[in-house]
Amino acid sequence: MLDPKFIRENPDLVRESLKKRRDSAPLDEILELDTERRRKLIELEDLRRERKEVSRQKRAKVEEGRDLRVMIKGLEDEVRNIDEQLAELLLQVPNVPHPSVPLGKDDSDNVVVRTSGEPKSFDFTAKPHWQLGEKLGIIDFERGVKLSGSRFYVLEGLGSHLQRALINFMLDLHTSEHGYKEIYPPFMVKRECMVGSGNLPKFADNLYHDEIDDFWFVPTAEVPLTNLYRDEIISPGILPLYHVAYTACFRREKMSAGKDTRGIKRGHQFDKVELYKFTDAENSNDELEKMVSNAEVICQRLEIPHRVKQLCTADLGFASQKSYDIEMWAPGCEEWLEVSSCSNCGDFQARRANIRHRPTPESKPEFVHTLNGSGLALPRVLIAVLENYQQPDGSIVVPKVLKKYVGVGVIK
RNA sequence: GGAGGGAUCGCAUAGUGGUCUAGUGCGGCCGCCUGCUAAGCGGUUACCCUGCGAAAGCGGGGUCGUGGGUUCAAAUCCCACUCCCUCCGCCA
Repeated sequence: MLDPKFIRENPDLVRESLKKRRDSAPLDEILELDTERRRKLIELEDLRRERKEVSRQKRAKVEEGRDLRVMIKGLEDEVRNIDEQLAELLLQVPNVPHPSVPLGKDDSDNVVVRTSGEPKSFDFTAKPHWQLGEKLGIIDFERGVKLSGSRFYVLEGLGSHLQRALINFMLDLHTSEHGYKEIYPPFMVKRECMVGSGNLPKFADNLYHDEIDDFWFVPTAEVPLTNLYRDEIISPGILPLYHVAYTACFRREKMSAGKDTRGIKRGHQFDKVELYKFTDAENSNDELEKMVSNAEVICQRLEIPHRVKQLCTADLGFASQKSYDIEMWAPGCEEWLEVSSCSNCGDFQARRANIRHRPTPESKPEFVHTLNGSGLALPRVLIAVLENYQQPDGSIVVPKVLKKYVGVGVIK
């Protein structure tokens, strides 16, 4: 959420940023409501002050007090009404892109920042992972569908083992070499958490929801991690905080019906290792660069060709002010797979989730900056491993760094 | 799921309709005193919204788990909800 004061004082800047994002948030309505709210608030506070004075005189002015009560109640209802409308509208306004974000009309304007590793050339025709996986008996698509329907699959034997190896490899690397603290959060959270991270109310369509207890299934560990410090003021000297969490992720994928239905690229349930940082305002963009390279190290150690893209204004996520995607090359399906998206949300999520910190013991609380990035998303890394390490006979060489986790050198 | 208890200023507590503008202790911060430290003494100690102001600041309103209600007046009374604790049941 943007600061209402910021919107009030910089309406043109916000209008401009909406245009860059091709977003149609109701800015004018917000400005009008904000003005009306403050007008009524002044009136209301006046009346409340009067009530204080009147009631101080105890029983002397009962009649006057009675009138005041009615007027105050009426105004309170009006202000509450405006507050609710305003909050609803404010939650629809996306973050303002950082000045360093390239202007663009859609994802074709994203900018490749760097590419690393040469796409391997095969002296045979590289197969897509769904063929490799089925033939090796490590991915069972049919039974996945039998259990849960389309966009579900079952990993078996070394397939399942390979995924677990990847998870452990990533967690170990980020905790031991990059200084992240491992977190195991709940996979189901309360509604407030979804609002805090920016997923509700706007993106309810993409979430799974338990009606009886009002639990929401996390679409990414970003949701519980953001909310770890919800409604808290972090003491001086604690920031920056680096967290890494493995979770399953659940997404309805309603928006992309019919897209990427083949293989394990886009499922309703997938595993992900997520990086998350809480920083102060000064360092968040530097921290974003570091986070991207932390995630890239996974690609490097796995020795899989990859590239980093900076997202343009139109492709930026709702809560993000600056984002990079990391893509791995998959020679079988012949496409770049998005395995990570790293974003600096600035104080946007912190404001929604009310996460502040005190830079020094004397200072006023300030909103923290939050950053999130996949490090990395499992099924797509699994695809990249299978397709990059395949051999002519359809067997898979286990990447060097994973050998100690998998126990065997070749999956056949 | 059933029965009971609870939620107050960082922590611990006091407060059962008006002098609560929330007291006290501990902790924290600032100062004094003092070879040093401790003790002692004095002061200070949250957050949100809003008005004026370039700012420092000054003023107003709100916040005693949350949301409603009763009343001239609510931490205090009433209703609902949330969370925590104890016991019973169930359970990996």
